[in-house]
Amino acid sequence: MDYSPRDIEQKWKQYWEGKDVYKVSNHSDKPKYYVLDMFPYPSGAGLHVGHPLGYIASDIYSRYKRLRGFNVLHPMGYDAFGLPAEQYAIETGVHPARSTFENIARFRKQMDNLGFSYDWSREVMTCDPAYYKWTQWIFLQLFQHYYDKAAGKAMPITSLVARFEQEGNAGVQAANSYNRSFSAEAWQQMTAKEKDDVLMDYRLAYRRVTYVNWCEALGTVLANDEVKDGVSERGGFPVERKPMMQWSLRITAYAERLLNDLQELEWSDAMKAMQSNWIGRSEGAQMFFDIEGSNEKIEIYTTRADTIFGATFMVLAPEHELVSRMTSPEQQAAVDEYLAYVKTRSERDRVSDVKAVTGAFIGAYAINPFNGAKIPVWISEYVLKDYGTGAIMAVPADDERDRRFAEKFGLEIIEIIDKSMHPGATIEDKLGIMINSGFMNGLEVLDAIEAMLQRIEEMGIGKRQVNYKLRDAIYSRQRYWGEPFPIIYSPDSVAHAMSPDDLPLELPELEDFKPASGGVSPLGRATDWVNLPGGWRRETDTMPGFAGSSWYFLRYMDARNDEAFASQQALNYWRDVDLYIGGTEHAVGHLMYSRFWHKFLFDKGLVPTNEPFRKLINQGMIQGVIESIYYHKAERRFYSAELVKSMSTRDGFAEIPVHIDFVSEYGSEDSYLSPEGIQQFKSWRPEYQEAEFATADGSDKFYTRSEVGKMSKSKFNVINPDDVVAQYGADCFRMYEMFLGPIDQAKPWDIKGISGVYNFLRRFWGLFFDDKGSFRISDEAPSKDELKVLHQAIKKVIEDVERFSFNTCVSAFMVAANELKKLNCTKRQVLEPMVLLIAPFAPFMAEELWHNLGHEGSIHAEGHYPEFKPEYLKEDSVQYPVAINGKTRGTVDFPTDASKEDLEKAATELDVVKKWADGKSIRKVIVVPGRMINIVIG
RNA sequence: GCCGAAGUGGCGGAACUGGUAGACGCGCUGGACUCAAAAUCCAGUGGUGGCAACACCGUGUGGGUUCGAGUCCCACCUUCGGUACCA
Repeated sequence: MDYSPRDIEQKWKQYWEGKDVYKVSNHSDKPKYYVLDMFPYPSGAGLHVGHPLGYIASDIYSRYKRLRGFNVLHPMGYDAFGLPAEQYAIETGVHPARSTFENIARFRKQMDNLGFSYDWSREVMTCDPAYYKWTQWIFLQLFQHYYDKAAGKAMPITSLVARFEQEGNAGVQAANSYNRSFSAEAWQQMTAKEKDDVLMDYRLAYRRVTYVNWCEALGTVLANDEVKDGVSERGGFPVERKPMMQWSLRITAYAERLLNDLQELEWSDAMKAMQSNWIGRSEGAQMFFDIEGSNEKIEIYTTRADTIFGATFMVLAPEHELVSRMTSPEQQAAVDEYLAYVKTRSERDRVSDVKAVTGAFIGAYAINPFNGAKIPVWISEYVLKDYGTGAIMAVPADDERDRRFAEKFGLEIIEIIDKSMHPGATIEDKLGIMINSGFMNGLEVLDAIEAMLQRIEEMGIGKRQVNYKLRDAIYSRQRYWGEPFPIIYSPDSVAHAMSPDDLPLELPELEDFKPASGGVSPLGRATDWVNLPGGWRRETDTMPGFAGSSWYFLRYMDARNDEAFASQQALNYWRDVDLYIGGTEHAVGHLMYSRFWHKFLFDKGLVPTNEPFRKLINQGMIQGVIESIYYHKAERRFYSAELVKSMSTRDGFAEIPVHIDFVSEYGSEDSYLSPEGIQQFKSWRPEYQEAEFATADGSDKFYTRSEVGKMSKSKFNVINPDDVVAQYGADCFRMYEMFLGPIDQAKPWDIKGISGVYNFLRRFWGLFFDDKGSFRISDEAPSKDELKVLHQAIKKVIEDVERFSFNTCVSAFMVAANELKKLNCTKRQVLEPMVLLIAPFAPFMAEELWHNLGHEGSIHAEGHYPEFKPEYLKEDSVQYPVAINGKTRGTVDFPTDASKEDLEKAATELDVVKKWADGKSIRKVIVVPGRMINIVIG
């Protein structure tokens, strides 16, 4: 019988579904293992060949663990709220729910094609009210808690109120954004609104003013990547930074724990480094500078208190609240002009553009508390409002950016550290001797920092402080397609939590998804929904994408529970995710938020572990090749790529993307449009019907430009796995994606090599059939050679699966199949273990062969993974490479048990050695038993 | 700019702890089968020189450590991911 994946895969897909082979119970005597894939966003383009890379790896690992006796939870669902569906709705009027469900249906069908072992009875989607009921519920918990630093965990806001009533806020150590102190009496005299304002600054979910990218023309807030060079990517309208009252989550309260607990996780060092740098813990000093002729003080944070004698100016963030109050009348015009400029700059422009130095003097002076010097106060875009205190003391002698600023604006530079003993040292190295620094003169930098910190605290002008780069996460979106906040406002604008019994608060129906006027979310249009009796009204913002994805892994444990986000029984059985596979693009977003939510729930005693993802494996992206052609607008003519290459300028040319289906030799350097390809392009883009196509010497080949990049609908380069599966089968597709290379490495998609994997599968299949195509298997005892091939394969595959090196597993299977073919092996004792060994990789073929071998149930439910027996690999001799001066010159066999001394002696006698040693002396013999021999000659 | 990663034949990649660089596969070349082609099978395949044995060169670039470096250290170049409202 020929290998026919189409028939086999159809048959077993139905069988698995009919028998619930992959359904997992929350009650089992087996050890648990939880394998999680990252939550996909069901985009309109469907699944492309890049998505399944991680899914295939996790599926192989899940099946492997199951065959090794674990109860494996391996679920899948959808991060179904998001911008693209809403944008599509605005453009077409199709309700986001409808397009989302259609996309999900397509994703599901595509995934089913690939033979994944998901327990679909646990499927979740974040836009389902039954799911977001619990997202809202967790949000309310965050709203009703504050972080108590003394207790080291989240506590109910009610206990905070009790303390305020007793003692005011002076003794309360809590993460907060409130900077005044009050007594118990003062608290009691506050109005409800005033009390609420205070509490808001303590809550873990709270409201504050933050800056957003506001596009007046589109009437909406834009994401950073929707903004290019100060204008909206769509339409090219001006975008400005605009302050807006928004919900935030106080993730900074957990900064220390998020940092420290990284240690216990089995994540790559790179991933831990990214998170740790993102949290950005630093130790330094909070200090206050007096302002000349004013009662105001400027609060700064510095890690280099020792450099204060070199502080020759101050820089405030342009948004700093003191700017409007301190600007002198003479400087007002210059400041206003500068503020107008900063408004047009994105945050990323502001910090990454280090070459252009901009700023404005506000006409005020601060006083250096140590030498009484008058130092001018400036504003500049390189100081951010949300980092530190939004103000710095500038030390141009020792900071690159401050120095450039001083040079540009002619400000004083005072050298304060003598680094002559340390050539090449930077400020980061904290090396050198203090000079021009009063009482610190002569001290080493590290000692000076300590001396200064003590002095600051003695003088009462500041204190030691730990600071984090991590910022609180903005949690409001002015969008329709997200979770509504379960918050209602009383007529005096106090935010109240809805009763948990009234959850879920469902999204209202809307016809038009465009934003309402004045930066109000589209929900503002649903007046019946927003306005409540007695002048109360609902929050109209919705939650961001990371809301639903910050806890979904918990829902899978008990996905249909209506009483809780998951039962305690389920949570205590599954505990945490043992293996999480996903891309590094989530390093500081999703993976940080999830850890934060999980820790909060842990504080509440609602989950049994303090970290959600024990082990993390990063998956690289499969990239596409973006094909485009050069169009000269004025000439209305396309130019072949090699013509453009030889031109001195590309001015006047636009790059028009081409659908990859039209391109010949797609992805190669010589990709081109044939005359037919040009015809296809013209009928696809009729606006270019009349355009000419210029090629060199009238050649038939119109060359295109190829560049590696993301696979995306908008680049017309999406490759659909369905087509590949239809041609080669899912088993082949799975093994080919694994065979492409290491799981964590990015690589461009290329179909060329797939025939090699297909041939391998046919060869493997062929081991079980005779010349006439009938199934044949022998119960004879296998030979020593056959057993050796088998156990070499078992050893390699188990070792490599355990270290997530799936590409080398596929090679190992190929090697084994080639060898067994050569040996003409037909023995059950060899081939049956081979079927089990390959079952996680090629589940369909393994199932078919398993049944041919006479078994009744599914191999994936009843099989046991083969065990490696080292005795089959024992060798009598080892082949040693013999190197002369480190270069391999020959090989020689020695008995396995030869001692180091024997080897050293024998080595010098070898012919190769004699040949190379001719006329020279042997200086040294290096022998690593079992490894190699090196002879040093000189 | 900052943080993180990667760079090995014509191509995807292997080499796990510093120990025979190029496993496995694609492609290519030659051969078998065939009237012919496809498919399949066999052999070869890093570069240069040589009939050959063999020699020299070779893991992004430049330096270093070592008996020995793709692997460790320093500097640099290129590409990719993230950079707080894409998910």
